[in-house]
Amino acid sequence: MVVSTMPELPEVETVRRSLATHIEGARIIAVEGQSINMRRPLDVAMLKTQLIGRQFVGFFRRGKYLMLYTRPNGCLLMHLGMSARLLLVKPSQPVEAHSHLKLRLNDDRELRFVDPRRFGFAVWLNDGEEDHDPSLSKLGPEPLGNDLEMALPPRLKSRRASLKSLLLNQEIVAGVGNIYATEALWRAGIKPTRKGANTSISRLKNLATHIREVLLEAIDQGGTTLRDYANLQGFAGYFAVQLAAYGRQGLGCKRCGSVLKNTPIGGRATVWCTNCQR
DNA sequence: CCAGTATCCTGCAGGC
DNA sequence: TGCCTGCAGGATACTG
Repeated sequence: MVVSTMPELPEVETVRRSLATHIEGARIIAVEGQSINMRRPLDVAMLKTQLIGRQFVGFFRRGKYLMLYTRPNGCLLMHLGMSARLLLVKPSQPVEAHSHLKLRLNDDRELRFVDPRRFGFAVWLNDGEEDHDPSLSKLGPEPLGNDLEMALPPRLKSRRASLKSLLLNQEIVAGVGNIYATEALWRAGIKPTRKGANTSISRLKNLATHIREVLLEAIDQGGTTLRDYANLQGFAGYFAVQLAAYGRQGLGCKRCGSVLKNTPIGGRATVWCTNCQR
């Protein structure tokens, strides 16, 4: 069984829920893998020492980070980077390429961390270390709460960078990636190159609303599935959020009909409508 | 401090 | 068919 697809906040949240459904209470009886360099080094010896014998008891998400809590107390902190998947399979199932970490569970299943590009990571945190972890400690506010309209505008208004690059900055708001930044700006009718400082507070509040809504819609739909990655895993059932901008360069704007343009910002594809995003 | 660029890595699609 | 280039949902070290 596949428990994950791909990683912006909605996809990570979908993984979190799937883990909670399928492995809560499971005990880790073996850990396999090879220590390699990932975004943070994968230390299999350390993970063996810490994880074997522990039981999964809770699953949290902060931005795009996943936290798998255990008893005795501790936490496996993971990030899926650009290309990581978590698979929950029978141990006898053939091992996929780039399966860097395998956690054997006490019920004839195995959780596999598969990441071809190695931009993700999995590290052990002792009880309480979350607060000081370099990946977690600088994250901006969570975007799903009803207070985002209060929290986000001042953090954007004080900056001279483009709103598109500001939204991708996890210190400003946690969990927004290239797809949903693109979609939220389209929904809000704001041009991605507009600078934070040059945007009115009321427009920034509106942007905050659209960020929350597009993320919640995507979570509701089980995370946007791109390309046919999930299909390859036999998961044809997912359906994507109706993307209005991302990936639609050259096609007509769903609001005004103008041809959508792609203007790379910071090397990232940025699709927008030159007519109705101002 | 801030903004913008380079970099890590593999896989895949498209052009020739 | 095969080779080459560019691009991909991210985060961060570095430069100016």
